[in-house]
Amino acid sequence: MRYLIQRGLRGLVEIDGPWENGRGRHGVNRLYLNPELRPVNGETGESPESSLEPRVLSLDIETDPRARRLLSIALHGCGVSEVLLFCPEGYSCPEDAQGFSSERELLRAFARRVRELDPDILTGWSVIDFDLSVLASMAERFGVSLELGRGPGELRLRPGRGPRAQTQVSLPGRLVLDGPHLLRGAFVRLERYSLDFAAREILGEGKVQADDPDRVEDDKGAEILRLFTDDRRTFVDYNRTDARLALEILERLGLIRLAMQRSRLTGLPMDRVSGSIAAFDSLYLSRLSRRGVVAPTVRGWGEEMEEGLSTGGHVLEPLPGLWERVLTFDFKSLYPSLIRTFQIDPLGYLPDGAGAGGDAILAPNGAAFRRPREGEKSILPALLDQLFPRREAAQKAGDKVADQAIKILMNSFYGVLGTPACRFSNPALANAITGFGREILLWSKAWFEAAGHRVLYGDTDSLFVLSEARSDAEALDLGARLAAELNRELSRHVDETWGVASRLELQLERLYLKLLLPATRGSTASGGAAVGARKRYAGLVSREGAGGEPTSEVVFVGMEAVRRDWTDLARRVQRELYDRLFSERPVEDYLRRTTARLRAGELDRELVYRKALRKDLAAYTSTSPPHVAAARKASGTWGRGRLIAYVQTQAGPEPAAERTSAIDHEHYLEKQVRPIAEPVLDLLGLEFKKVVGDDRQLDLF
DNA sequence: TAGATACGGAATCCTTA
DNA sequence: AAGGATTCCGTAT
Repeated sequence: MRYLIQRGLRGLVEIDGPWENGRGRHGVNRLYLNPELRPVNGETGESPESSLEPRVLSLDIETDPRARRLLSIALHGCGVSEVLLFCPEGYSCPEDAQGFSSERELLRAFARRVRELDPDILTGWSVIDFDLSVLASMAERFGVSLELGRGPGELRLRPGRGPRAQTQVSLPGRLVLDGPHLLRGAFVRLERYSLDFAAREILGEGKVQADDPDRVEDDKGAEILRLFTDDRRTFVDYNRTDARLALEILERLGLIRLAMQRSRLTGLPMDRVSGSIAAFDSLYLSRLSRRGVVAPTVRGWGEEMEEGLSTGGHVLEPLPGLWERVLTFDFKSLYPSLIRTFQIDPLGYLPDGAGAGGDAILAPNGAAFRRPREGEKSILPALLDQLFPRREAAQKAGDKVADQAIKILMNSFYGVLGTPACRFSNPALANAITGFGREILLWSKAWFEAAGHRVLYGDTDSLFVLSEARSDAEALDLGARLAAELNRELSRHVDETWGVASRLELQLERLYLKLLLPATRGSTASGGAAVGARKRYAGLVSREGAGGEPTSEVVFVGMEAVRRDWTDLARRVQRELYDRLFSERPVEDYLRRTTARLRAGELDRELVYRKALRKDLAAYTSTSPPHVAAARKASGTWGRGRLIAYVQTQAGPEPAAERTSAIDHEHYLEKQVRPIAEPVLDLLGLEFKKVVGDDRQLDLF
């Protein structure tokens, strides 16, 4: 890595020098000895041609439930879609599969087939932690050498170290990219990362029946074994489909191209592009060495403990209530813009403060930064000066992949400066960024207010402004004018106060036809003035309908409807209630009916809680929250990160798939329906008890 | 083979009476 | 028994 960094080699290289014919041994055609290597193009790996298409092969294996017996291997990609099937004596082999009479033979054929198809990238769903891990241990057990690479050497797996603990795989001449890992690395957020769920969400295709996904997922192992013996045609289809779905998900989202783009941007190998610290190192160190400066080593987690206490984004106190025609504005890439504007940089940081240079740029937290001179900008701002225009060019050219790659990279800079795991981290720098952010947000809020507009809410880089316009068009027009005016005024303010050119840009984000800023749950009950809840709101926005005609849609942010730890019931009811609230349709009958159906057991399928265990089950020593109690009653092992699906019964929380007691319907009415309904009923001047017809029951006590 | 802090809300734990 | 404190999870930015 240091060799590449020092020479600015990122992702693609030009090779020059004498070569010999490698004779195709291990797939090698040319053998260079000590060639000259050059960056392909531009400082940041820019390259006009983007036609490189890697050969990608998706693989999926089927085993018995304990992963001791190998049943089949599906390969999809590189122009094929085939299934290698274990066909012991007495078992038939469907004509669209290739049968092998022993698992050993099947393994050998698999290795041969991978070498023949010669992919650049191997992929699959949990392909490292499951498929390749299982195959490696089987190969050892059967005494088969698993040579899948382009060079000599077997597949090697090492347990990952550190908190991520992802298994590390190395395969000479090929990359292994795991599907879910690519999804998370690209910040694609799903409620669950199972193949079936992801395929349904992303491709609209999947095997799972919508009504009982957990049961199907839990029983998958037994079902596979049944199909292997009883219905081998379906079995082969399943296996082939899974390999295909994994690849199609990545293709649909362009995740392989994204990893390639990020690799070319940062110089990291494609299987490491999600490492923010490594990316920062790669880009920063090469520029540092060009200035003849030696980088510090990493200090590690321990030594910074007391020093810390960093502050983050500033959140404004919301004005709770139901509002009409609210404009939202946000600063485009706020933190990168601040770094660029105020020259925030590890090398440009002046530890002795302004006294040292005299005309340093002074941040709100007291940190001072070197003022740029002719031809001598600080490293990080100069890097962003390249990235911003490149991103705009990508947007103009419709290159979404490059756009996203640059965005992810730019957004990672603030984070790495705030973690002691990065050698360049410094709380003074992180606090300079957030301090400037707070300053700019509050200045902008004051500007809107001075212009006669009410600011209802704001978070870090956004402001919610009441338009008081009489039509939507008028509101949007006002928003555009306000944004332009603020940007002009802000530039002047930044120049006058700090003597630098503003790179900040406020943009009109959207118009909420209606916006609900809810109160915190505690504040309405106590009778005093309601306190607005931060990071939670719901709004009605206008959307282009299918036929081009405008329709409206309710958007939820931070509320129960977008949280996976609330039941489907609560989330569905919240969507329905706000739909009715915003379109001024009544809610009482709907709530009454829902309550009756809940009590009658008609909604039992929607009562499953899903929550992750963020620690190993045994590590919960101080408390036993419901999801932990449920996991303790479940069979199987419960490691860190696994989701538990449970329901509340008369006997407490129980795993949804292994429930033994009756469902506690009153629990769901009180804990899922009521807290969802109450904020809406409050606005309408209604009471939950009366609406659902329960007020008489209280008289009994 | 380690980006960050701010926040809400539910449930349980713990202190105090 | 009451209620504040703590733990936990998932989210916003």
